[in-house]
Amino acid sequence: MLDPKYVREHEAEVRQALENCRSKVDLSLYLDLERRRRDLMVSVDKRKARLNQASEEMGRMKKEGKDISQYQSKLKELSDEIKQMDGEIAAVEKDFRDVELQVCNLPHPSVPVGGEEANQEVRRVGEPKQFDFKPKTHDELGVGLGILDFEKAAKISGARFFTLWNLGAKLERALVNFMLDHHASKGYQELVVPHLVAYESMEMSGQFPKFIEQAFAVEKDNLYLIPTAEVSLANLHRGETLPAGSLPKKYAAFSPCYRREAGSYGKDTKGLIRLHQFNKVELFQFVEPEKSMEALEALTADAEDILKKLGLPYRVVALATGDKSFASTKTYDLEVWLPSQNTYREISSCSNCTDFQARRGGIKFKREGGGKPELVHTLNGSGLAVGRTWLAILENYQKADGSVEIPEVLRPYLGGQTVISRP
RNA sequence: GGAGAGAUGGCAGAGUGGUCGAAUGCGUCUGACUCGAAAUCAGAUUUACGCGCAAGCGUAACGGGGGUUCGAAUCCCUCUCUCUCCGCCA
Repeated sequence: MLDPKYVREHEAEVRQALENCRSKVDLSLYLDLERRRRDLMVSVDKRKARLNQASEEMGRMKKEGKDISQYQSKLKELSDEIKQMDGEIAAVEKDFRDVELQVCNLPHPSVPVGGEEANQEVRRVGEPKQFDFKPKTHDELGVGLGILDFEKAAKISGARFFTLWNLGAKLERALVNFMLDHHASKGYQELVVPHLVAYESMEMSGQFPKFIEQAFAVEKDNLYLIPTAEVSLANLHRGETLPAGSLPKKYAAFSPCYRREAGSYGKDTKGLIRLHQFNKVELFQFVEPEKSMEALEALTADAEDILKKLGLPYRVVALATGDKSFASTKTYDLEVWLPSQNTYREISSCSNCTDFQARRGGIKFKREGGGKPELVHTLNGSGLAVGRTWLAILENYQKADGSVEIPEVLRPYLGGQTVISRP
């Protein structure tokens, strides 16, 4: 959500920004509704002031034992008029909010303008390994090693689910522990958070109403499955004013993520790339506004550390205005090298959401020297998507015989195991 | 799932229809006293929105929503959450 006052006063700039973001929102409608809301408020407030004054007067008269019945019908009229106008305001406010919730965050000036094709590679780290054999895909490897099975999952749940077995399952668990331990060392507090959340939580983080079709819903209980732990972490301080000195707050949480992937039926049908349920370690920060851009660099670096330590080649991409996420002012994607696809694939997305989520959720903080509470800035990033890390390890560490070497940093988490091979 | 109790400002805690945005205490801030501090005294101390160049003014908010009334923190309905007891349960 944007500051309506800012939008009103910077119409041209906002219009351009929304166009750059491929937003279909009708800004004129937004401004018109905002104007009408204020006009109505001014006139109803005047009437309320009159009514309040009169009611006070009535109280005084009654105390003095005077008869007030003659005024009551007159005031009843005024009161009814106010009620009717309040109804109108509520209707306009609802319309305004419906539009307002469709407006994405404005992109930072440093964000390249354009669609996906305008995404900018910022840096590459690590050299893709040259194989002297044709590298297999991770599902060939995983299924071959007996540590990955989709057929069982299909029987249990349907398409886009998976099962991991033995060292495959242990590798997943090792990755989660390794990631969380690393982030703890960087000052993140570790949390376990709800996976089923209320509508308001999804709305606050920016998922709803725009992406409601992408969420699994437990309709009977009015709950939604989180598509990322970002949702729960973002809502941790909803409606709070954080005391001076409490920022930055850095949180890390492991959770499964549930996504309907509606409309992606043809895409990534094989393997672990695109699933209805996958595991992820999520990073989240609440920071002071002037520090959020710098925090985005730091948070991205924290996620990159995992890839570096695992020895996985990757690149960092600054997403263009039309490709960045809805709530974000700037997003870096981390893309890991996949030999079987001979390309880089997204494994993490790190965003600065500025005050966009904070405004929706009413999350403020106080500064040391006093002063009015201000909205915080929020950031989130995957650190990392565990399933995609799992598959990247299989592909990048595979050997000609179909076995997979275990990256050094993970061995302590796997009882010293150095390789996954056919039993 | 059943029975009951409760939700008020940063915290504690009054307030059951009429100058209540809300007593009092604590906390916090400012000033006085002091070499300084403590203690004491005086004052201040919510937020959002709107109008205004500004000083300021207006409106709203006592868990959320709705209702009764000229007027609601106070009465009625409803939802949510918290607590206690019973049942069930990993």
